[in-house]
Amino acid sequence: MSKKQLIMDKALELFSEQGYEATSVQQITERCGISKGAFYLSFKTKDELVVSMIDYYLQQFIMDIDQAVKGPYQHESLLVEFYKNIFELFKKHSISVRVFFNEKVFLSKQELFYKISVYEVEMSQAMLYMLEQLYPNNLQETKYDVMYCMKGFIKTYAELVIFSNIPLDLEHLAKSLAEKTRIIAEHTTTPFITESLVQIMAAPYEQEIAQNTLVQLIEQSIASIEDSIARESLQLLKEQIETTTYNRAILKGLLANIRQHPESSWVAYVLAKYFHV
Amino acid sequence: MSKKQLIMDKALELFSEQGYEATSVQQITERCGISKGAFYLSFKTKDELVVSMIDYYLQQFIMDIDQAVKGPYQHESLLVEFYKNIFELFKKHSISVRVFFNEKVFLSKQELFYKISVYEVEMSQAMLYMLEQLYPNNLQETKYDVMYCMKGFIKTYAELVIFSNIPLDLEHLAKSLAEKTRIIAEHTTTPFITESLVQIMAAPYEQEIAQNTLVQLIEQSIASIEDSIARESLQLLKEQIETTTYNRAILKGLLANIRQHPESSWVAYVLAKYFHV
DNA sequence: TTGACATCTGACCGATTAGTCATTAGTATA
DNA sequence: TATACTAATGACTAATCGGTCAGATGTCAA
Repeated sequence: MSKKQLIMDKALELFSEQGYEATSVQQITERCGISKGAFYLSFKTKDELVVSMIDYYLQQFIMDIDQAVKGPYQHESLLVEFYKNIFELFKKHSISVRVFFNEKVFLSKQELFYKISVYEVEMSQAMLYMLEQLYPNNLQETKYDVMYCMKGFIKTYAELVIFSNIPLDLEHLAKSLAEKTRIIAEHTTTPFITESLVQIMAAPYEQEIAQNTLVQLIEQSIASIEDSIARESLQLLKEQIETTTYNRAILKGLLANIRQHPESSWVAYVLAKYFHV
Repeated sequence: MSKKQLIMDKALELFSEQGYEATSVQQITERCGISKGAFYLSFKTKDELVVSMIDYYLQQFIMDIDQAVKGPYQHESLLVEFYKNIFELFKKHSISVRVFFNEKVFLSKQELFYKISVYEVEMSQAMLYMLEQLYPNNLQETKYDVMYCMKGFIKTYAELVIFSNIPLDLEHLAKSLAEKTRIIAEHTTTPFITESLVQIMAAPYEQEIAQNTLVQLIEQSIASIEDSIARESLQLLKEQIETTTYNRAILKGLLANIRQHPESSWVAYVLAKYFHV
């Protein structure tokens, strides 16, 4: 295991036990069995450690969720498969979820905030897509409410998976929640979350965050990457965000250039979503 | 407004903005317009401030919830009234909820952890009680699942109330969630949360926490209270926890002795629950 | 064995923290 | 006005923080 990896793992442990602010670099190095100096050979600052951790752990989690969400589900067992995958991933990533989704400091970090918003949008879209597949005609009025209920189910039951040590039958859990979702979808008559409410809530997201943060994300990536072709690709993609110039084929090529570098694979992932390619 | 009150209010503001660890005593005193020394006239340590804040803000919130939960609801509109009251309280106490329920540092504080567990048990019991009233016969198998769904609804929709600035029609929200609860209760056939699962999860709570923490809670109260009768009452109640000696009448009297003092009213509240008087 | 190089160490730095205390300001009484 | 007392101040301390760097240690080819 690389030194960076060791530090991140032990830091994750400590953050999970005490929180970020309460954990000193000293404590991290002690648990790793290395000196303070060695820490600063791997990471320039404590902040860089956090950003790397977000990139490493949360990116993994979100990409996993992304896969699970898109999975080629059988029509009738759509919801069961979805819930089962989601909870298995919550279990697999339980420590990082516990650390990153609970602490204020992390939520004020741009990188994390952006990733969480990506994750939220992703999940919401997947749920809406599934609901539209299952109930193509009669769910226009209530689909957002059903989606919120699904989020509620996941939140509450995920706590069991993440925080308790009791071994749980996730297959059974998934079936149970799929039934509940179906029941809600079929019987709800008085929805609360309307189309317009969703738009009001989503408004500040899409535009403001995406534009600003994407550019900053790219700039950071440019600063950290060595490969000159990847750097140039990032530069061109940055310009693309401000003024549309290239067609989809060129964009796709540029993204391919940067996707292979671990330092910019996340940027590629996000930009692919942004440009819809 | 007393100086203590001023400090607690401004500290709550700052904690809500930056988090606990990131907020220094200096910052608090600056926002209050007082000197650092003046702070330490009101609170011995920064930690004592936090404990006082938990006592003050969270106690208020939980006692409010307690009232709302017990409220004399009309039979048919039981759930609607319940949801409406809950969300109104979440809105009223939104800042303190945001501060205390989100940060790791607070959750590792005994006082807070105990209060949260009291709040959880309280809520669960109220929900189960309501469900048993509404469906006296046919909900034995699924009542815990329905309760978990209610928790999920509250968690998800409470986020809207607490974190968004959009004005919401809480009456409408309550009706919508009451309908969803009714639907789930009437149609669920495959529950996940069983009686035995609940018992396993509740096990470490009741005994371990209650015993230990209650004694510590009482000891703290004894140390902070002046009135000699109240002190003696607390001492007797402490002994009662370890070995049962007195009957309900005596216990009730002892609790009455300490209930009137603001420093020990919370202890009285908790002990009354513990002794079932 | 030597020398060149990368890796690692821990004493050290300035900044900031929670907490203290001699001093001062304000106020009520005589 | 003089006295006594409380309330408030802010310079101060010791400890800890994130971060640095001169020098020790380990490694490997010549």
